[in-house]
Amino acid sequence: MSTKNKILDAAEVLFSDKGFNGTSLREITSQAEVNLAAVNYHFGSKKELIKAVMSRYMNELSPRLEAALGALCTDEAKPSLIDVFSAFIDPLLHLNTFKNNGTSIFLQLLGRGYTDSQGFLRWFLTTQYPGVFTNFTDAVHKAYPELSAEEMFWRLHFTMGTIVFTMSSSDALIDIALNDFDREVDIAGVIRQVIPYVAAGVAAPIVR
Amino acid sequence: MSTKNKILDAAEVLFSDKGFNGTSLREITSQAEVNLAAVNYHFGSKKELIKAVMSRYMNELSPRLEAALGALCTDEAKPSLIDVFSAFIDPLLHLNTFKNNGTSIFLQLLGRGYTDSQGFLRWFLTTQYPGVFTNFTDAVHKAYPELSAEEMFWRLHFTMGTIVFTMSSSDALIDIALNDFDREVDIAGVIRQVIPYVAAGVAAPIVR
DNA sequence: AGCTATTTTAAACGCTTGTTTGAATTTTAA
DNA sequence: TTAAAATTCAAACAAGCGTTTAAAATAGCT
Repeated sequence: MSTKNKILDAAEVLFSDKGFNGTSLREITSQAEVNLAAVNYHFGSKKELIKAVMSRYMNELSPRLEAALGALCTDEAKPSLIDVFSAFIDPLLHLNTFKNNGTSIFLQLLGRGYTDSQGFLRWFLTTQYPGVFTNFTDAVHKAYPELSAEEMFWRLHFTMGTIVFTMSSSDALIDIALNDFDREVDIAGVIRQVIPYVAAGVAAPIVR
Repeated sequence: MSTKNKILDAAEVLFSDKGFNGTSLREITSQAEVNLAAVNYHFGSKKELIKAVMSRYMNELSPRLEAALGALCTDEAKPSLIDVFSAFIDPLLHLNTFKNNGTSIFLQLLGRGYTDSQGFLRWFLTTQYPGVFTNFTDAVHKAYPELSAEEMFWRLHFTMGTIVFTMSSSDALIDIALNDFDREVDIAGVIRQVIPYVAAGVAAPIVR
């Protein structure tokens, strides 16, 4: 295993757990059992390491996600919003085969990145992976054409918030669910629960 | 204006903007134009300052919120979920008269606290202000009794996520809305948009 | 006014942060 | 085998952090 990958593996777990600001390079390098200076040698800076961690997942996710959403757009049949959001399931769960707990780690990283570091990650994702976003909004528009661009903007950001926030605190929530309801829940279970919620939210009647 | 309040006023704005971890005591005290040591003199520690900032808002908000939600529970009429979530509007907007931009600042603080500092704020709120939570779940249960405790747990946390996440990035979102749609949106406008969304989400058909 | 208690102040503390350095080591290739 | 390139390493760097200290200033009270 290369030093670079040892760093990435340690970093993504710590980042997802304690946030980007909350994780020091010393924690990462001692967890990875490499020298402290290795981060700056291989990545240049902490910020570039964060980008590298996110890119490793996004490069795995974005083509599958883009394809799944694109298929909904090119189909002649009109998809339901449940269809649109369900298109996320397979690409997201595929991250589990790519890496242990990959889905959970990635979604938590996404949550961290959106609240840490003042919108830097939002910029990074929208500029580096624009295809995912356009395919997504196109699919939603096809499923619910009455929704104006502005209303869609808000509802998609509400949805993003639901997902990202839930996932960034999913470990705590899964623990509570286990204690209070004796129910073993995994990340796939949470995804199954959240899809009807966000689909109904986006499909809510328009208020004017 | 007392030193204590000068610190609280400066702290809440900086905290809401850059998070708790992301704001240093030196930024706060220089913004407040008081001596650095004043924070530790008046509040004891940074953590206690955070609690004080949140308490100032919660003490203003929680009695009104508890009353509004309690009224829904004691009414003989069955409330709709829109009613339940609309009960938040007046108490939240009242924070604007209590402090300039109070609503927005408070909701952003809430968002920061939920993702910063590993669940400390969640503990603080649920233990210090339990009445709000029980009245809220009671009202939701009355509006949608078919929802099991476990489903309600998840959907309420999804809702919390929607609100908290949206508000913690509301400044950025409001900017985008202004640029892309030439639409002036304020925090009340965002609240108006989000209520149908979360109400529909919680009311989503049950999947089993 | 004079004494006490409260508050403010500048300076320093010990610690952690991301980053840099230059020498030692390992790897690569001829 | 040897020289060059790439990597690792311990050590130090400057800067920022929350907190503490002890003296100076202010306020409140008799």
